[in-house]
Amino acid sequence: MSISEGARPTGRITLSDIAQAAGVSRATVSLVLRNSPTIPERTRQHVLQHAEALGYVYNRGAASLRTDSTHIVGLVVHDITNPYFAEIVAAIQRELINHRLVAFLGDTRDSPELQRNFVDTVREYNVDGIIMSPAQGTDPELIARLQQWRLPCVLFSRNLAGIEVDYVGGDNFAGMLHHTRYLLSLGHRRIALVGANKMISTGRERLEGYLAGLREAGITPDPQLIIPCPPTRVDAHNSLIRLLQLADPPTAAACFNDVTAFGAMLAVQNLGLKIGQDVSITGYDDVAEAGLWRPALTTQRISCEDIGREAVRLLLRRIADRNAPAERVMVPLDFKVRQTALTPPSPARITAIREAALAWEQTGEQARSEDAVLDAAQDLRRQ
Amino acid sequence: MSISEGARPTGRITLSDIAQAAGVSRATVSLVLRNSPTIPERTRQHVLQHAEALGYVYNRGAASLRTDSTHIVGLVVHDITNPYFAEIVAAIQRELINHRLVAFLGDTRDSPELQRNFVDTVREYNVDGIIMSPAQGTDPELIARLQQWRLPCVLFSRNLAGIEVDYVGGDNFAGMLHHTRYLLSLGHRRIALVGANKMISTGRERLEGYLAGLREAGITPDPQLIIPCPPTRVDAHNSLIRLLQLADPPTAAACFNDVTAFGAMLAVQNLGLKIGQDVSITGYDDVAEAGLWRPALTTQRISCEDIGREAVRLLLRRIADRNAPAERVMVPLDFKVRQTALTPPSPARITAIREAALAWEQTGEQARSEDAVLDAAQDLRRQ
DNA sequence: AATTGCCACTAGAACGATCTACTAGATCGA
DNA sequence: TCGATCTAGTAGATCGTTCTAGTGGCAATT
Repeated sequence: MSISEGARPTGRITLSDIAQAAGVSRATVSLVLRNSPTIPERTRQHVLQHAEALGYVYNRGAASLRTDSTHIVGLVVHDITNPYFAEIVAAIQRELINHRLVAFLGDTRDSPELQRNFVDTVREYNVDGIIMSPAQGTDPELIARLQQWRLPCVLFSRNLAGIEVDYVGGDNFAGMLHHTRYLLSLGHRRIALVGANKMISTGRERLEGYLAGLREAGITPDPQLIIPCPPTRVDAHNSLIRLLQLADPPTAAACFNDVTAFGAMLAVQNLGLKIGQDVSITGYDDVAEAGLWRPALTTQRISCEDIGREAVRLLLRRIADRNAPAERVMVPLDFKVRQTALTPPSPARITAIREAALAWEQTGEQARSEDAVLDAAQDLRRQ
Repeated sequence: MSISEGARPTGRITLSDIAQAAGVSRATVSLVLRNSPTIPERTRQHVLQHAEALGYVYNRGAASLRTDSTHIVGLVVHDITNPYFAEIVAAIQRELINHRLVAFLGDTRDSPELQRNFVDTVREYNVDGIIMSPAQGTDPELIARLQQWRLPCVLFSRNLAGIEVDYVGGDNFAGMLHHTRYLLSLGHRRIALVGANKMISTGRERLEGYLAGLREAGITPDPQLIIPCPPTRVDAHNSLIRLLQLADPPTAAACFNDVTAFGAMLAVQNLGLKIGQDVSITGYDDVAEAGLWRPALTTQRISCEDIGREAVRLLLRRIADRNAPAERVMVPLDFKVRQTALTPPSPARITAIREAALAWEQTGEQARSEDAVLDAAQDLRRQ
């Protein structure tokens, strides 16, 4: 009997308390709680009863100090306010919980610096692994460091060049190639790409798909039609209007993603034109809004559930075997044909469309609408 | 010198390693790393140098075993795919990081059962506190249990009746009262409430605000105009059409939130009517889309930054003093007057509007549009 | 009767920090 | 010169688990 009998400072019930109450050793209690088959049913029930009665709560922190496995993973996202990525985060978290894992959430707002800080932080918590969509401009060296630390890491959606790493995403090349072919098959010849972004893999791959599509139709890509704007509604809105002002304007715009497509659709609407009839538009991602806008957006769906499931599978595989070769998983695409991509307008109509776009700069309309766009810009600064 | 010299099993660098390298004790290293003022600068630098050279990584798990504070908080959200709540989660996470805290994310999909499981899980990780928007139908007893466990907890956005608990949210009553007064001031007399939901505090409070607004104008609320539909686009869409078919249809719809308002706007558009001129609509939350739809949605903005900042402040306060009285913080609202709420249409026009709504059931339009709505329903099943 | 194997369980050392209670030595005032 | 005070640092217990290397006892086998 020790000196300060019963005067626990923290009040926490521990294995020792259960052991004492049940009249067995601490080790036995530990084995019971971990469902060890070496413990006979009678003892098991007896110990569990006492654990329950005392209101015992398992202390994973203490356990992982010993086992060196925390069952925590860092979930790093470049922008959780992007509806597509919010869906993926939800899917990943669901899948993690199914595997009795829990996630530290880090929204990096596309800042490599915040991302690095977050990674360093979760490392101090000794996470079992990291699942991330890398911030724009991420140095592959960050991943190299993770690998050097032997910290399992899986990328999703956005890939990173120059490094062997587990990855899950859609086939961006094939997806955009498909869109381009579709627009070409409808009769379009002047097809713009809105939201080309060489800073991220999705941007590069979709651009390549677009270029390949044009080339196989014998069309030389026109640099004027390839717009490297940030993937925000406002930028896409303004970019499309500028495109329609060109001497030889596009009749279709393949947009980097749905958000960009929404911006383009708003532009067409703001010019008093008809989406689809006057200007064809395609998106990418098939976020929830896409099917609801009128007209509904023709886009490329990638299942968030698939991404979540595969990301977790890859991580668990990597945790089990750190020396396995890197795996790159392509989840299947699903082309959603809706109403924003139709056959191109007549030459006469194209002239009228261009005039509407040019008028945008001059009419009083401008002030009011720019106001609206600025208002929007404020709302969207962080998208 | 012990028997198995240098053969560390885990490979992890610990305080002992640094101590040995720097020729000081483990305790000194610990004090250095925690910036204790008792350590002179010379020693400090010397120790830090060795820590750096060895590539030391602080082990928070081990530390919190001793200190009983993990710097982890559980962040429980009823639906992270709702853009408004995604924004709030992002804001909370930012604010937590500012305070050197890290968050376990749990998306409960409005299921009290998943919520309970998640809470039980994070408890095993000995989190310092919980920040949550409770799932629909949450038993206040869950919070009572948290309090009994002395686990700090802050609710946001959604309140819980019958329990004293820290809370931060907008003044839902005042906000909806304001909307109702505004619609009344424009001349509306038949105002519907789309998305009344008695299962959540926001639903009840906004309903009360609506009723109060009508009553102070001497109008008896018409139960036919109060639609208790789930806050999804599809449900709101269908509800509004049914409302417009009434013998004495509403001229305005105050919607539970922006998502609901978008559904209502789509309905008006699908009927070939003009949003604002034919049917006035207001939303609630001011999500990013709200300013971008055409016409832009008149709504009530609640700053996500404010909610995030206050939620974290309340939690830290509660951690510091578990016996402090519960605090309820109301963040200020910001009424965004845009273009979806205008003066009511003429009686003749109202008849035409009603006819358009009635025609919805009969025309071939129905098939195509119901198809679209079903498609939407699929997209949105989990919203 | 001795050996073997198995069952049910256990003592005590880890894991990597922190914290309490100390000490050795320098400095200072009387 | 002596005790008091201060500075700089330390030994060792501790947090709540898991894990290694056992133990004692019983039944079956040789």
